[in-house]
Amino acid sequence: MENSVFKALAHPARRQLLALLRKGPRLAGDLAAEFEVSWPTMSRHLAVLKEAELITAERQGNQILYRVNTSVLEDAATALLGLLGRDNGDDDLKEAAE
Amino acid sequence: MENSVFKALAHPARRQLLALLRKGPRLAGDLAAEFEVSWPTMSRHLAVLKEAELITAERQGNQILYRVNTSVLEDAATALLGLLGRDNGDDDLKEAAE
DNA sequence: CTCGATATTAGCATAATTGCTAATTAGCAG
DNA sequence: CTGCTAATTAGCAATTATGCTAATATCGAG
Repeated sequence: MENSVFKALAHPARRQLLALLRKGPRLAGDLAAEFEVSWPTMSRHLAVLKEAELITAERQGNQILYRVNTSVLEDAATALLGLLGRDNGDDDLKEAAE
Repeated sequence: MENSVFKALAHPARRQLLALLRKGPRLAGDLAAEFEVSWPTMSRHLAVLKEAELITAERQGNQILYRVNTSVLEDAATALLGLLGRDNGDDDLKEAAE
């Protein structure tokens, strides 16, 4: 659902998490090490992002690899642009918004 | 702050409010009439949006006219696109963000 | 000033979020 | 199997968000 996406984006730590993952997939422990919060707290933030399908998880033996789900993030950005009356595309002025 | 913007966007009623305002400025009572929530509840949602500077308020005699603050909404959308690695600029991975 | 309409603020109850420590699961090595 | 590491889940306390009704402000008209 779209609502869970925006709710997931509401927390700064989770946006920061996405910013890190943007540069490439990373292990959960690796991510936790970058933040000051405790491991379980990080785990929960990851769970919220996963719930919103903003990220995906993949087991790699003992550890878990996370990566961004680009399309969902794109959809969110597009939704915001839609609130503006524009679209993700370029310049099109066919907005008969009345 | 950017955080308050995403927090404001986290509630579906507030996004819906923005969607209505996108089509043009509207009076508070006009907006309240469109929703099922009580008037004070609507007022609070408007206050949250105003706090995040996503909307502006202007007195018109007895009533209050609200309108979208386009630039702040644009900034939020841009921030999301930035999380994708492709914003208005181009793609580069040499972010020395460490 | 008083009245009626418009809108916000106060106060309260309920639900959701956040973040911690402790306990638990999952996988690998021996 | 036992031990070890990686990660999540359980349980708890504190904070914040949501939404209601009642009280309050603000404005225009009489």
